[in-house]
Amino acid sequence: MATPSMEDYLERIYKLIDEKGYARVSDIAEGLEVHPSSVTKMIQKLDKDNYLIYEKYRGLMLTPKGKKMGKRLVDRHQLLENFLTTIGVQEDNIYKDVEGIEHHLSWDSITCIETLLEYFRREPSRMDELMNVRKDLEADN
Amino acid sequence: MATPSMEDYLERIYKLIDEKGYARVSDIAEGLEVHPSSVTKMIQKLDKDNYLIYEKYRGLMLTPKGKKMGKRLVDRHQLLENFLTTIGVQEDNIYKDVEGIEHHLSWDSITCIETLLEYFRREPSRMDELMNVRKDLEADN
DNA sequence: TGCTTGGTGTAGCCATTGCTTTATTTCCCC
DNA sequence: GGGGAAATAAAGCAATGGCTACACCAAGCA
Ligand SMILES: [Mn+2]
Ligand SMILES: [Mn+2]
Ligand SMILES: [Mn+2]
Ligand SMILES: [Mn+2]
Repeated sequence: MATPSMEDYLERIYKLIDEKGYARVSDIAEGLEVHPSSVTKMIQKLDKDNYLIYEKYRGLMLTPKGKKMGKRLVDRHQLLENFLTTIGVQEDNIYKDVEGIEHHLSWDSITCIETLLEYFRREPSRMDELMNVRKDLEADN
Repeated sequence: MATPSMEDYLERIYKLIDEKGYARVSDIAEGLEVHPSSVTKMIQKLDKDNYLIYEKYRGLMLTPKGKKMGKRLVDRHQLLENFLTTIGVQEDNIYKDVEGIEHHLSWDSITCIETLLEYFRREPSRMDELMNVRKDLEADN
């Protein structure tokens, strides 16, 4: 089982490869705001756990296992950002909150949140009603 | 700022005092499923940070700061359990998920989730509609 | 062809938070 | 009041995941 930190790295690596075709240590470090030496250490662990194949100074390649997990993680992150946006969380809180909670939700919960989003997508007026509730509660206090 | 672990302890301590009038090391340990020695260590840290006053072998008392924080943490936990229940997460996943995510949500997000719950509470038929969406999606796959 | 240099890797340190082991204190029952 | 079980405390160890300092590699320029 992957730790939260391992998930963050895998997610970032998958995204880099998806967007630029490769993932360098320095890009990973920048994205995660850690030092390059921390990246090297984690890459070695991900190699040991067969998420990727690592050749020092040569770069890395995701294994099938790593690709599959990476995609899942990226999708999960995106879903949670959409969720917080939908219920009205301020833009500047969203990324940090998602970075934290994404590692702690069962796939059952993820599915239920997906359903909830679909619920609002199908009938956008429902979001207006949600905003009305919000205004009511704000008026109360 | 309190770490996730510190929050878990404070939450448990507040709840024990609320329910039984006092919080013993062994009760805290049982609730959090950690060893009593871990509890002692954490209590000493919480004392150092002025969340409580600790006298060894004599017990502990929450400071005003500790009480205020404790109540907030307990309420937050309850809110998140209600949220997951409402959107249809299985009972046996809820506690673990909440234990994980509760430490990683801004108060902005908490407020928005509160609003969402109020939205469903005001018009319970909305939950039925949510369940219909769920059935649709399940039928799809 | 070498030398420079930016990127990468290694080693060793630290903080956090749990554990086990061992010592001490308290409290209840005789 | 004393003995012993339960509770509590302290000390030392381990895993994780950061950091700094320093060493190493290799692509590209002189
Ligand atoms: Mn994350
Ligand atoms: Mn993420
Ligand atoms: Mn928790
Ligand atoms: Mn909790």
